[in-house]
Amino acid sequence: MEKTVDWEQTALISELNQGKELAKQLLNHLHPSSSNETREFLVSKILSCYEKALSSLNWGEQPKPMTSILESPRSFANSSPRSAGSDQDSKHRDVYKKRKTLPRWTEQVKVCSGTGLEGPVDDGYSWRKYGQKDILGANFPRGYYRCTHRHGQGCLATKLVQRSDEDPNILEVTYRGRHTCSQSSRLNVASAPLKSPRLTENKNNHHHHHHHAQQQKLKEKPAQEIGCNVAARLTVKTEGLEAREEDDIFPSFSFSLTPIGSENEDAILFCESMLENNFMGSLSPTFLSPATSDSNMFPMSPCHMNCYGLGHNVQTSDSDLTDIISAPTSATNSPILNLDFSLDKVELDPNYPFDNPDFFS
DNA sequence: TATATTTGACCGCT
DNA sequence: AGCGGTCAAATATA
Repeated sequence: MEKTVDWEQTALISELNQGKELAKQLLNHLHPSSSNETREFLVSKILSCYEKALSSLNWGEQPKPMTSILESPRSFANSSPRSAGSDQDSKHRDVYKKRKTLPRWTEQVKVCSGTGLEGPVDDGYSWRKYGQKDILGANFPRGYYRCTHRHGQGCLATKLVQRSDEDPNILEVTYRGRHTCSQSSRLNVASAPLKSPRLTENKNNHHHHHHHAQQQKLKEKPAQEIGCNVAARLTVKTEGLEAREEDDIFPSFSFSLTPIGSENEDAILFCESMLENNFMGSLSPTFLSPATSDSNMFPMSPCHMNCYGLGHNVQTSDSDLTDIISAPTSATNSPILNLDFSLDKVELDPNYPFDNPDFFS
């Protein structure tokens, strides 16, 4: 456990430094000749860095969930099949219990419609699909993804992607667990050339059963081939918080995202202002997300940012998350007030282009 | 050949 | 018992 804490501290410093460097880079891109995509990408990365840093700080203060969860998922601690001994069975049980406590939140990602949509894009992390299931009452199957570095780094982050019944253009992506592989993978994303789109969720459309005929139409082109540039809206709200009463301190709020393109100056100003005013303090931890939310903030590529109209609906739920929000000791958290502030700011002024998003995929 | 996806089976939880 | 989530062998892809 202590090791985990040390790691967190190192990660915190690393993230803060990275954020600082990125902010500098952003400054260099503020002149008109620089591309919007570049700026947006930088903004996204900066947000992600700070978000990560904040998460580290919070988790470190509260030695709870994540640290204990980080170990031994059933498949890599023991290579033998699950049918093994009772010792293992109990371990599996523990794993299930722990997983239950993993931070979890859902985003509703609206993909471009029009010519056929495509799936969500990469969120900066590499995911590997490990299952697909038809869910009772849902018209579309749910895809299960886990971090590619599950074995190599023991990263337990997973996500499930489900196409909305009402609007096939919306994908509900539920993240669970925090990326512990972040350092390397995220740095790669930041420094290396953007990878080509992976569209993993897209494949989610492959049907499992024939009655999912409509799904066929849903898979296809990479979004970047579609020149859509739509308004996006992000809604963050809490989900049924089963565990605790404190949960209701979670307010609901939403971000209205405007089309990328014309208001870049505003975007830059917004960004600068955020940086100057310690934007981490003004963004809701809920939004920034407690643990793994890096994924939310990471742009896959400028192109995607332009192409995806993100109808975002982030739903956080989970007691761990609540811990963070309600932590009285955290200097960075005065979540409620700050949250309201950001809320107003964003909601009342639709011109606040919080475009970034990479809200990925 | 290595890596990723598909898909039926399995498991724990409710 | 049934459901959601996961595993892992088979298969596909790079």
